[in-house]
Amino acid sequence: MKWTDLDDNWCPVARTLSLVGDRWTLLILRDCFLGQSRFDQFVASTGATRHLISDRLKRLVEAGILEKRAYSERPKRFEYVLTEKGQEFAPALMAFRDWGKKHLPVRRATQS
Amino acid sequence: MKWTDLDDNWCPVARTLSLVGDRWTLLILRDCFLGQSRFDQFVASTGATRHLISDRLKRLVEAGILEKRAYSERPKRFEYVLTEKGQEFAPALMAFRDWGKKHLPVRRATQS
DNA sequence: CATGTTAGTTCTTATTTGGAACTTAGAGCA
DNA sequence: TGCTCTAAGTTCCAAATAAGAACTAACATG
Repeated sequence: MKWTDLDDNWCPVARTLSLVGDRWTLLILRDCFLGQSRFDQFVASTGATRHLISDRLKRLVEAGILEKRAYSERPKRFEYVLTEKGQEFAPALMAFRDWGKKHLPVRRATQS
Repeated sequence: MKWTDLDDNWCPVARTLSLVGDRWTLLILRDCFLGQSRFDQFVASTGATRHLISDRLKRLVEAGILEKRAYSERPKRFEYVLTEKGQEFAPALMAFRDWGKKHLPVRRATQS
C-alpha cells in the first residue's frame, strides 16, 4: 500500500499523514514557521536533496498548505509561504517540539 | 542524508521526526491510543506490510515509546503497550487529528 | 491428523531516495 | 564581451527502502 492511499482513510490522523507524514515535509513546514521561504534555504536547512524538496513543495502547494509566489519577475524567483490552512498546522509542530525537548535531549555537539 | 541522522539535530522537531517521522510509525501509535496492542492488529489496521510493522515496533520499543510484554508464555505471545513516554505523545496525535478533521474531509465512501 | 492463530522472517521485485552534475535566466563586474 | 555567481529547479544513475506474498515456529482446537 502506498502512503498516499491513506488520503481517504476513515481516520483523520491517517488522512493528515497521507499529506505531511514524512520526514522532510514536516521539516519544511518547521522552516516555514521559522520564517524561511526559499528553495535553497529548505535544501540547506533540512539536509534533504533538491529532488525531494522540489517534490514536497509541489505536494504542499497542491494541498493548499503553502502558496508559491513570485517575489521577482526578472529573473523569475519564487517563495513559498504558509496559507491559513498551513498556519493552522502550528499546534502539531509545537507538540512535536515539546515532546522532543522533553524526551530527546541532544547528546553530541550540535551542528545544524 | 539518512533520516535517522536527524537524531542529534539542534531542533527538537527534527529529533522527534528522526524517531517517529514516517508514515507508519505514527499510525502504529494511533492504534496504540485506540487500544490496540498486537502485531496482526497493527498489520490489519495500518495496511503496512508485516516487515514494516516488525521494523517499526522494534524501533519504538528501543526508543522506550512502547514496551513489549509477553501476555502468554506457552505459546509465546506478545503485546505492545505505550510507556509513559509514549503516552505523552498524545497531544501530537490529537493535533494531527484536529487538523485532519478540519482540513481533510473524506471524499469517497469510507473503508478501513 | 488437518486446520487455525500469532508473531514474526525470508524472498524477489518495484519504488523511492541520495548525491552530484546540469539547466535556465538573468546579475555583477572588469 | 567574457567570466563567474545566484536561484530554482531538472536529470541521471546507483543505492536504499518498501511492497507483496509465501514461509516458519510453536502451540491450540476439533
